[in-house]
Amino acid sequence: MIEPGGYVRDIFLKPVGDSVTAHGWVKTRRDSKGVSFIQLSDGSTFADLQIVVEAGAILDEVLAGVTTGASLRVSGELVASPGAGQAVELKASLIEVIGTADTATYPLQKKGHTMEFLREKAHLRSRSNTFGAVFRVRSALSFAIHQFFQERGFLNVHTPLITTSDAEGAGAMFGVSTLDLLNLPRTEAGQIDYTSDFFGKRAHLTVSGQLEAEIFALAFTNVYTFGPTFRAENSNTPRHLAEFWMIEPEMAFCDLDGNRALAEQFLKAIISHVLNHCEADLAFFNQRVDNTILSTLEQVATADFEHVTYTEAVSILEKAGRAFEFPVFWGADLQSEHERYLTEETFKKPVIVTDYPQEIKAFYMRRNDDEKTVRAMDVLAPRIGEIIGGSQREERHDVLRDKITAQGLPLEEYWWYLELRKYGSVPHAGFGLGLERMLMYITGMKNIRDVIPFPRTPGDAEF
RNA sequence: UCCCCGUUAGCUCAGUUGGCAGAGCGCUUGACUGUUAAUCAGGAUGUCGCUGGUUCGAGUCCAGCACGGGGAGCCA
Repeated sequence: MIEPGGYVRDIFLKPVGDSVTAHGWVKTRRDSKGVSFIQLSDGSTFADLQIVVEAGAILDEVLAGVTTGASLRVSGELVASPGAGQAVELKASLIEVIGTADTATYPLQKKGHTMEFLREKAHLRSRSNTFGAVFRVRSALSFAIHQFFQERGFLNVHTPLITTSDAEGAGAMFGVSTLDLLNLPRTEAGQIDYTSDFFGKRAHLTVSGQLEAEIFALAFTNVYTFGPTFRAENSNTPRHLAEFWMIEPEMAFCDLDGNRALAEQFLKAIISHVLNHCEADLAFFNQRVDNTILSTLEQVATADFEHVTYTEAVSILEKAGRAFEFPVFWGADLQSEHERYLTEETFKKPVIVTDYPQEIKAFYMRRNDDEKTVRAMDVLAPRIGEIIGGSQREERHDVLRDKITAQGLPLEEYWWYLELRKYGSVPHAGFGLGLERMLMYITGMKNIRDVIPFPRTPGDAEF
C-alpha cells in the first residue's frame, strides 16, 4: 500500500533532486516530438503530478500503454518545472503500467462531460477533477464535524438503522422484512401477520436517530449521531435522496437559545475547517461551478446569523409587496419561495427562524406559553433553503402525552420516550443537519446526487 | 406524485417547409524539442430512445411508453 509520504500530495512537498516513486491514474497525456507529458492523479490532492518523459527514457512499448485511465507506477527524479502550471514535475526513468485502459472505450475524456453523464459512470467519475474535489471536501467536512463535537465533550452515539417505531409520524419509510413476498402470512382479519417476521413486528429503516439520541443525551449530557438515514418518499428533486447522511446533536440542560447558538457555531466551525483545509478544491468550485461560493463561505464563517421568529418572518413577507405563488399568512408553512426571499433578498445571509405554529411542526417540539407556537428552529441558507431543522424538545410528560394523542399517534409506541420524561427529565434540545445539503452549499454543486458517492433515488440504486 | 422541457456519432449539440445524416471535441494516422483542455493536417465512427400511426417518403408530424433534466409538493 501507499504509506504517508508516498501520496502525490506528499511528493509535491519534497525537495527538488529527490528520487521518488508515484502511483496513480493517468488523467491525460500530451506528446511533442521528443517529449511526453503525463498528468497523474492519485486522488490525494486536486493538482495532478506532471510526469515528463524525455525521448528514449522509456521504451515505446511501455509508453503505448500510458493512456487516459491507465494505472501507473512511476519512478524518477523530482525536478523544478520550467512550465507555468506547476512548481515541480517528475522526470521519469522507470514507468510500469499496472493496469491498461483501452482508449477506444474508456468513457472519460479530457473535457466536456455533463454531471448527468458522469452520474451514469459512477464507478469512474471519482477520478474526474470535479468529483475528486467533491469527495475530498466531503471527507474533510465529516472530519470537521466529528472534531467540532468531540472537542466540546459530545459523545458520538450510533443509533440503530432498523427501527420498529416511526420517529416523527411523518415520511414514508422503507420496510425491513424477511417474509416471503409471494406467500405472506395473514391474520384472521386478512392483514399481514408480522408476528412471524424477523423482529416479531413491523420494522423499518430509520428516518431519524433523534429519539434514541435523546435517550443518550439524558445519560451522557451532550451527544451526536452521524449516520445514514432513509426516506421512501417519491421525491424527484435535486435536493432529495432516499439514503442520505445526517448529523443530529442532542443536548441536555439546553433550551432553544442554546440550540440556536450551537447551530451557528457549528456551521461556522465546519465551514472554516473546509476553507482552511480544502483550498485547492474550493478554488476549483469557485472557478468552474459557482463563483460566489468563496465569498459566501467566508461571510458565513464570520458574520452573525440573522434571527427572526416565525411571526416576524411572516410579517416581513406580508410587507414584501410581492405576489408569491403561495399566499403568506400566520399559520401557513413557509414555502421555498418564502425562504429564498428571506435569505437571498431580505438578509442575504443565513437566517434562523424560530417559534413556528404548533400545527405545522412535529409532536416532540416544546410548546410555548402562548399555547400556539413551539420551540422549533430552521436554519435557512441562501440558494438551498433549509439546511438545519431543530427544536427544544417537550420535556413535560403530560404535555408530551397530550401532543402525541392530539396528532393521532399511538401512545403505546412511545412508551419509552414518555418514560424519559418521568425519570429525571430535563430541558433538552437538538437539531439535524443533512450532510449532502451542507456539501451542496459548500461546493456549489447543483444536484444532491453529485455530492454522495452512490446516490439512491426513486428508480435508481445502481452501483 | 403533478407541471414544463429534452432524448440525433464515444461526449456536447445543430439539423430549415416532411425529400442523400452534420459540426466541435474525443478516438485514430501523421507532423512538431517543453506541453498545460497543447497545436497543425488527414481518417474512421449512426438501431436519429422504444413501439405504433399518418404519408409516395418521417430525425422532422401524431399517440403511447421508457429514460433524463428543471420547477412544485414532502423534507434534511
